[in-house]
Amino acid sequence: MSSSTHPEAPRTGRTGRPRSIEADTAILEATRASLVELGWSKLTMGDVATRAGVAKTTLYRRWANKNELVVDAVAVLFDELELADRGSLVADVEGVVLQFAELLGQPETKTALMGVVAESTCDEALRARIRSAIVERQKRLVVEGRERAQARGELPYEDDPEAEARNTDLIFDVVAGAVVHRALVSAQPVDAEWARRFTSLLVSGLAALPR
Amino acid sequence: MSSSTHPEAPRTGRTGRPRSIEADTAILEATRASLVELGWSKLTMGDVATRAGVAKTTLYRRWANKNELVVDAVAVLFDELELADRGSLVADVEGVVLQFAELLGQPETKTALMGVVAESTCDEALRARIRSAIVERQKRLVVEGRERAQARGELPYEDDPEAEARNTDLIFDVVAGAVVHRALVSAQPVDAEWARRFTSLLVSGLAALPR
DNA sequence: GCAGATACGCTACGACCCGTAGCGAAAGCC
DNA sequence: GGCTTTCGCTACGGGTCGTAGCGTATCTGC
Repeated sequence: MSSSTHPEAPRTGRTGRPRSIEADTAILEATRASLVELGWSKLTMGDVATRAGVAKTTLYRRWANKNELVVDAVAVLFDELELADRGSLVADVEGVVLQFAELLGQPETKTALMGVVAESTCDEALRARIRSAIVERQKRLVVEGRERAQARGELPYEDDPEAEARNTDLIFDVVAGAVVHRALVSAQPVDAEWARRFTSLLVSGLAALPR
Repeated sequence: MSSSTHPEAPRTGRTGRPRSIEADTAILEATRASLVELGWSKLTMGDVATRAGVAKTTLYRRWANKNELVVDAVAVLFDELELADRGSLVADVEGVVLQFAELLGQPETKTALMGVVAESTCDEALRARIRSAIVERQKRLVVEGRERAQARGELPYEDDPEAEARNTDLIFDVVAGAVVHRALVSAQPVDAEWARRFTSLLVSGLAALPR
């Protein structure tokens, strides 16, 4: 799966003038900048076009509406998350929690994430797009972390692959949900202290989970 | 703290024609209905006014903008959450998780919640309003649940009141965050099975937490 | 080269929504 | 009955949306 595919893809038959790659990147960058300054509701297509140094019509040739544009502009930010091997499950989880918190500290990320999720509640296509572009993509972190913990003997191996998938989903929702809620709804800092206590709660629960 | 106070309160000096209570309730109801049908971004003040059978100017006499109106329209929905005593900590948590999930299943709730949170990332006043109207208000559920569990001997008493408050915040973020993330971001059902597994994870972690 | 195809920037447009102002009428207090 | 405030209604300037049309620029196939 390459980085992010546009909804309004140009014809596969390659003839005529190709689309400007610089315009693509300029638009996505301008979208993030506009999100930071104006927020979700005040972001306009015209403003993005001006910032990108591009005609408004060029935007509409690539994205059908604001939601799709913003999803693409933000999805790439999540790809920088990485699960560095810190030697133990606890350290790995703390590390990714703090990384995720830092990502959510960036104004464009939090504004865009909540905005598109809000819109997705009335838009099935957008929901699917979010899932494939962000959610499913970042579950790799949970899978990787568990595999390492299993190799270290910190977590037991799971025979049933279906149960394993359910556990992956559960852990992902708990980690991502808690961090997002702490940072955006409760509006409290996700600092090292909080990460330590959250991780302690989670890992204790994981260790005690499979009976 | 009474249910929800309007930002544009009428003069305390009571003279002249009083505001119509029916208009108030009709507007809030119309706002929820409009959220269901149109979603956050397509909700317009004019549409709400029409649905409520009220002039648009009447809306602006009570609420300064869309965000404040929607917060008030939705905050009351969260007050119906209750922590029935089901006899054990596990049962209590499962119960409130399922209750919360049902609340988030209503379209107006999820749309409005995510929408106002998105806007609040660029609006400190709105953030404060959400915290006082929704977040702080629902922490009562965590406090109540823990007190019951302590009385039953399922959880230890905590001497340090500050540590207790931090734990309340942590648990609240984990529970609310996980349910919201599961329901709205992952877009998967929060059913009895998921509630059972989540609760198991949480309660195991809580039991093992204080050393 | 040259013709065909496509993308580009630009302008203009109707439609819609915003938030406010001004009006006469209605509904309470003194 | 007079004062005050709210009500519904209409109208308005300002802004955004998404589209259409034009001439120009760029790339491919012949």
